[in-house]
Amino acid sequence: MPSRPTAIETPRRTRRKETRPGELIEAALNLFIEKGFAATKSEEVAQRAGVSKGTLFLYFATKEDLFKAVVRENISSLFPSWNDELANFKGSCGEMLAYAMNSWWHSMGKTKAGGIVKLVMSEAQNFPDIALFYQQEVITPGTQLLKKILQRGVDSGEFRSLDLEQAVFTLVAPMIYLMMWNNSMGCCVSTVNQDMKPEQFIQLQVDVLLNGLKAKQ
Amino acid sequence: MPSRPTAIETPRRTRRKETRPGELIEAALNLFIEKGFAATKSEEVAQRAGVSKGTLFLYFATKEDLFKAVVRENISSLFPSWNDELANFKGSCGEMLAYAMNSWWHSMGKTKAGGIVKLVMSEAQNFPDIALFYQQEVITPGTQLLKKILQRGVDSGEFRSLDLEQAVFTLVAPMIYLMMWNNSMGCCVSTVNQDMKPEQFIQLQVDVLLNGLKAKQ
Amino acid sequence: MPSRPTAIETPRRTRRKETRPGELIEAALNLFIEKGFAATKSEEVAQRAGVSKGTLFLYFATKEDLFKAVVRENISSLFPSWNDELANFKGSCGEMLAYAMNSWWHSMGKTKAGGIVKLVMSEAQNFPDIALFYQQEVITPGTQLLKKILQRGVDSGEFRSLDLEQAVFTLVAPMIYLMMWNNSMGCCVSTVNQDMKPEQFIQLQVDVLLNGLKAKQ
Amino acid sequence: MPSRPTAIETPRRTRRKETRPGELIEAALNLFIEKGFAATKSEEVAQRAGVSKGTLFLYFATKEDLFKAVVRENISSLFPSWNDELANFKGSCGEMLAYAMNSWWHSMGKTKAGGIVKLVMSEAQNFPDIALFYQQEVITPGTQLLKKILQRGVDSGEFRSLDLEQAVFTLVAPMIYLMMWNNSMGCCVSTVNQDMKPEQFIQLQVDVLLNGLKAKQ
DNA sequence: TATGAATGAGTCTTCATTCAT
DNA sequence: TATGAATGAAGACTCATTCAT
Repeated sequence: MPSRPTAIETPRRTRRKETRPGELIEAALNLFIEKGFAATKSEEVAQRAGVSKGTLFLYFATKEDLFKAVVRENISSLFPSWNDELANFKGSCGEMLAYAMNSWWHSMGKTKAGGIVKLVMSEAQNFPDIALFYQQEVITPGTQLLKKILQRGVDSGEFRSLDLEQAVFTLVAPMIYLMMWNNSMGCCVSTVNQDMKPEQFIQLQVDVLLNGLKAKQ
Repeated sequence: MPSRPTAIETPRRTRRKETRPGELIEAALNLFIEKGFAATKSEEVAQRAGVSKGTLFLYFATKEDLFKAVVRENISSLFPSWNDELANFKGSCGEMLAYAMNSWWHSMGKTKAGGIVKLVMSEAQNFPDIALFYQQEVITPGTQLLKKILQRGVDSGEFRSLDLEQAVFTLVAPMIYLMMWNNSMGCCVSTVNQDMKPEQFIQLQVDVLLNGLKAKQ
Repeated sequence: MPSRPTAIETPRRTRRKETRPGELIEAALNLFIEKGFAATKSEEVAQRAGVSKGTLFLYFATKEDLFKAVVRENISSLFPSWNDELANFKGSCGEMLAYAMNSWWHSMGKTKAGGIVKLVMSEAQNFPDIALFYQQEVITPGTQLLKKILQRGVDSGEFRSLDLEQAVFTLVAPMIYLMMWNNSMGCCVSTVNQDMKPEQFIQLQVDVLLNGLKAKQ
Repeated sequence: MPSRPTAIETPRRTRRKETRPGELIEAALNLFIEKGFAATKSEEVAQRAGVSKGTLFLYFATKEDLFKAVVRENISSLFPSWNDELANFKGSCGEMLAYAMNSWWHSMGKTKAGGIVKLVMSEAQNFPDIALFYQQEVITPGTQLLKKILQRGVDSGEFRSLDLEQAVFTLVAPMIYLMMWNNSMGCCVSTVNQDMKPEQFIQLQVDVLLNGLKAKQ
């Protein structure tokens, strides 16, 4: 009976197994975003999750599986309740667009979710099913949402007639670019000194999208 | 009499000091684009260049050096004629913008150079000096170029007054996005079936940038 | 039913964290002595320790680190009891010298430790920190020890007056030489047939050191 | 007829093939002494000899062969005309011994030859035929020489009766040690600060060998 | 002969994964 | 379940040696 502990025991190992995968995914998410898939060692992930290397593989058979879980888990959350907001929005379509883009930036663009998107785009070729999944979970519904906004604007005469399919890209591009930038070049802040001020950029972006660059005659 | 060789044999061990680096960079370029930096093994690169493992390291001390060479070789060449074209361009600034964007797409967006840009953005965090290099060689001069166009437009009254710094991003974003898309999700054509028609997209993009989405009253 | 195993199987993958480093050092010691540092491959070391290649690097980050560990482990232990023995020695200084030299031969000269000394002298140029370490751990304390003996002899009038610093070399030289010989030329016994009988040599050596070669008048 | 050289041509490639091996051996000698056999790259050798890598292998089929040549070439020179000097020496045997040891130090101990001896002792195990060769060319004749001196001393009554075979080692040991030291630990002068003054050491050594440590009663 | 580009077997080292405890 | 010691396939890089010129 070696070294009997005194009084109150610190409850190590108290976490339930149900929470483990989540903790591992959380840890992996952060590391993958920080360093990319290849450069992240599975041991690091375990460590950051406060778990041993072996435990990681108890929950995820492969590092790739872990990656997929990370992405899947976090992609689903990329669309909160936007559809509702859209349905109930009072105001012009221009306002709605402005609102959507700002909202997007605050609720995901500048959060970790942005890192996921970057991750997905970076690794898509090596993980076709992730690509497919992302397509289904994010791109398609996102596109639908934006199409609706645009369609409404066109129907009401606020917007001019458009090829919706293409126009959606026009809305998406600056958002994705903003987020890619922040998660790649933007990280090297010390060295790469580029004044990218997201909020201002979005402001201008909305303005240009709606009104164009040309001066009104 | 074992395995009698047929007709003309391709000679092993050809000496081609001058052309080797180019061939190796070409091979690396393709593989890096296909599979990413980490997933590409240096032996593969050598093989694809029709050379032995050792030869690769005769020309590039490190896989990382090879990567840098690939980036340098394929990126630095991107801003040669553009400055000239800009200086001599006859036409409105809107036309110039349209021309620039189309030109960009044809001369690099849809070429392998596009793949490099994707590569750089994907790996920037792990290669700070690549990021810096890219910043200096590509981003800064590119930004200058676009600023000039915009400034000219503003000066002539064709464009409205703008925060140039930010507006440049507005021009760049769709281009980068287009190229990122084509080199990540777009590759998984079989699975991800999204109708991205670059030329049309650019067309619309230019139109929207200039005129905005709003219907003219 | 392929190759039915006999009786008791030695279990692969035994967990012996405590004993591993020692076993690895032991294996490395022998191989380094046998073949030198450069000619010993790390996999061999692992093999001889009954362990896989990876395990070696679990305990020693570098082959060089392993080398250092080997030296440290086998050298630091060389000056434990000697200081005590010296302090408590009853007898003349001449006897003490004779005792010290014989003792040295038995406790390290002819053991594997002798091989290490040879190793250190052979590789010193390529491993400056090993040289420094050896200097601090072995040479300096050893020199101190011998100086004390000599000083005592000089003080008591048993020995004549001497430049101690230099005289120490005189005591050390034959010991080191003996050991170098045994671990280089001496190994090639089959070919190099030289009658080096260490015990006799030391005997004579002590005699000459004390009494000189000259006949007493 | 490209770029015709003017007037007097600088005679590159003038060295005759007869001198090549010597130059290569010279270069190799220095490098082997500096860095050891394993750590010396064959290209370095070629370079230092002012020759291309290929040329080296034109003269020596193997790096090992080169090593052997280096040692053989330089070992033969380890015994100049000492036998003559001995035969004609006027003076006591003690004086002769003193002379021999000082002479040894000046003519080879402190020269590159010392490096060769160190080299041989370090690599003997990996090159048995070198060991054999060294035994035949250096050790045996050297031993004979010293035996003669001692024998003469014993015969004349100047020295006491001795087991010559063993006594020779007594003479050799400090010499070899001195030279090993200078070519291993001694190199790390900056870090290993040990005051080894060869000339003084030899002086004392001779004195002790002849007269012993003991005070004369 | 001389060159130096090319080769590829060989080495160190890493790290995802396994498994005895 | 959890651990972390052990594994070994894999990969970057080296360098003695070859050979086309």
